Amino acid sequence: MFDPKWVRENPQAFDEGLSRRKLPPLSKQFEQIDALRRARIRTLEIFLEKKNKASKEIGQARTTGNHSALEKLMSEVAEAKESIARLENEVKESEADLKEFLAGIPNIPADDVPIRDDETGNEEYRRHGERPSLNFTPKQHFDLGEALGLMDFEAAAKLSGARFVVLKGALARMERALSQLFLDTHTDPKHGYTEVNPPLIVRDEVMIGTAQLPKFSADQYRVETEDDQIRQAYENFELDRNAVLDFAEKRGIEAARAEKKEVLGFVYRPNPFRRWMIPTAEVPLTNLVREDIVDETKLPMRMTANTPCFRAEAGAAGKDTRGMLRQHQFTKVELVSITTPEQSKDEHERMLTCAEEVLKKLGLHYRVMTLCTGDMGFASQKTYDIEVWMPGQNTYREISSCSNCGEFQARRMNARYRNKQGKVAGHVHTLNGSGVAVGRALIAVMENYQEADGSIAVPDALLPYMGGLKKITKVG
RNA sequence: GGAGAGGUGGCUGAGCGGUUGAAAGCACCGCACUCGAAAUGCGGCAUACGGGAAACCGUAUCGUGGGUUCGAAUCCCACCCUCUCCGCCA
Repeated sequence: MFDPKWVRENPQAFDEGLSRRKLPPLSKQFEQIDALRRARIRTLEIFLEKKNKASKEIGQARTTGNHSALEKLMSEVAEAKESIARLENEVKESEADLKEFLAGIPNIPADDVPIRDDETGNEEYRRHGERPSLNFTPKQHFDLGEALGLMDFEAAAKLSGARFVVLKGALARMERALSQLFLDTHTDPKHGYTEVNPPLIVRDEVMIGTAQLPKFSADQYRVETEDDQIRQAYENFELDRNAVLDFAEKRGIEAARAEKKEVLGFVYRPNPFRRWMIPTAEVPLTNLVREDIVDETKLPMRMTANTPCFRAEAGAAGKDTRGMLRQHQFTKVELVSITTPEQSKDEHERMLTCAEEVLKKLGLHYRVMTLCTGDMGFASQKTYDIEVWMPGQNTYREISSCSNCGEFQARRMNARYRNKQGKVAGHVHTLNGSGVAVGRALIAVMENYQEADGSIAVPDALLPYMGGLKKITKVG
């Protein structure tokens, strides 16, 4: 979310930043919305001042018993109040317009982000290790897993539909082992992240804070109790009927009918009852500082969590349908840092090396990509992806994504910090990164450590967590 | 789910329908005293928005949203949240 003041004062920088995202210039539109808003505020405040003054004088006239003045003042207030009611609505409308406008605009890329159209424009930043040389044709993880009898997509479909998986036995254990290894690595003083076990179900505002909402509601799972639904239906009925009537009055019944869909709330609208399943632990971890003023001495704050993540994967129809690469539910160890504006750049590099560390421990070959402007996420100003080598697929696959969001999310959350002088010094910077995706790490291990007979060797780093098991072989 | 209590500034905590943006204390900052420090004394110290080159002025904010009133932190209603007890529950 942008600072309106900044946009007002730097329209050209704003447009230039948007153009790097392949977006049209929006400063003109901003200027319009903002100017109207400010004009409305000004007129409203003139009337408010009038009312306040008169009210105060009424108090004085009462005590002095000046009845003629009293009556004049009363009528003055009554007059002002008429305008105030109308102007208040206008200001509210303008403020909502501005907020909606700004909430839909993505973060501006950092200066050193390559300006390209799509993922083919990403640039390699560095790489580690080499592709393993196998003297047989490597299989994909789902072939391996199904042959081992430890990965069951049919059972998962029976339970939950497509894009779910059931892991069993040594593979289930290996997933847990990976989580443990990652958490142990990041909570070690060397990395210094504090382990957190956050809620997996969160409110609207929290999803807005990290920018999953309002724009990406279709990618999220929402949860409601029956009670919630009843209350919501009731509220919607009241709200929407009024909204439709209001709309019809202003622009005619025909227009109201045509735009009924929007008016009736099929578009996103904040709702106090509804909750969302987290698509990543970034959401609860980052929002831990929402509406807070953090002491600078506590920064950087580093947090890690191992959680299931839930994604509707809307718009990914037909993409990566085989195997457990793209699931509605997966496990991920997440890293989140809260920093001062000065610290965030270094912290971003540091976070990346923390994520890389676990892949090094697993002996996996990977490359780090700097995402170009066309491939970056909505809230990010700079993102590194780590892509791990998958022999079975004969390609690199994203296993981690580390983003510096600057103050973009902090503004939405109103997360600020207090400097050493005790003054509120501004918004914090927020960073998040996978450290790393556990489900994908599992399939990377499977494909990289597979043997000719379809068994899978356990990487050294996982041995302590596997209860003595050195190799995963077919059951039964 | 039932019964009750409560949500006030960075924190603690007062608050009568009318100079209350809000007492007091703590914390913090400045000054004085001191060789220095502590202690003490004096002064300062909320945020956002709007206007202004600035000094400064205006407006809003006492959980949120409505309402009553000329005027609401104070009265009324709804909701959210926290706490205590009971019930249910992994």
